[in-house]
Amino acid sequence: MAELTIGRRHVPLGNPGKALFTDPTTTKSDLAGYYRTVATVMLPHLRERPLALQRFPDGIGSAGFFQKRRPDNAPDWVPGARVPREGEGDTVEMICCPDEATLVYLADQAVVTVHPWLSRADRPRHPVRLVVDLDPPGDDFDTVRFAALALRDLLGELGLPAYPMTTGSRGMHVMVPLVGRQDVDEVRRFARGVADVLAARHPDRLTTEMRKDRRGGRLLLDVMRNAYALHAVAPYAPRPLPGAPVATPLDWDEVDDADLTARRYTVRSVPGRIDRVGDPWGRVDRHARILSTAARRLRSWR
DNA sequence: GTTCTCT
DNA sequence: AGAGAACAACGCTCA
DNA sequence: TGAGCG
Repeated sequence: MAELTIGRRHVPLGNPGKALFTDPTTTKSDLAGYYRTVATVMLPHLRERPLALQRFPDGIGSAGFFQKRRPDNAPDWVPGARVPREGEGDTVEMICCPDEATLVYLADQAVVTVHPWLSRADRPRHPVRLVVDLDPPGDDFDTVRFAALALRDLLGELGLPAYPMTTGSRGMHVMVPLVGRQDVDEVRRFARGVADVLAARHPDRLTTEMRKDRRGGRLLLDVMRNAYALHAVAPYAPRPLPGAPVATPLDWDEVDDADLTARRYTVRSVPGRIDRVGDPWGRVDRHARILSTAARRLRSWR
């Protein structure tokens, strides 16, 4: 049992040499080291937001699982946040991750991917992120880049900034930072409207049809995660795939590069990338928007 | 990864 | 004491 | 109500 000292916390790390990923082998200790290295750029995207944790205690070759509730056996310094369940009455306590020590605790729990809510725990019905997931059929990343650029342009017509990220699996996310004025139902309605307009502009390549057997080889513009208590993969989160690919925030000029892929950046390469270019999403919250003007403009088009 | 049950 | 099993999510849409 | 989906 290894133990890492982070500030005044002593965080245990069991089975530090256990391989969690293949190609190349990446151990629990490697994962903890990765989290420590990226903490500075990753934590601002997690702070205050309830987390769904995707855990793989036996490595990514075995079935993992989602964990949403804060377990009673978590160290008392790992913060929880009590949020209402959708529907009525009861609440659930979820984990929040405000600091590096908690990030290493998550590594010890074999958390490969963290999925933050799109809202903060103190205002759970008012998202501070709008996310469109670009989910291609197969591995057609040219269509992903096309959709991302087309979506950026459409959001620009609506007066909204947009930020791109590889997901580390097959597609990309395009994110709009929000101040939290609109509630979750308004945000979802707006996101659906934007996706419908974009799909209508490019009906041969894009669709909003959720069912796989009706997509007809088109890329899915998925806005379903803009709902209460749903979440999106965090910036800089590794994904449970060979090579330990990472969801990586980008600058828009990188989306023009025909060599870009969803799995371009990994646990091995992201620290060097951050040294070179910093965090392309480092200032997103300063550009948070209210949706009212954009929503009015969108309605006027339809 | 942790907890519980069965030998 | 050790092996093995159980357990660890959820909201929305369409049929 | 449940299967499908992410």
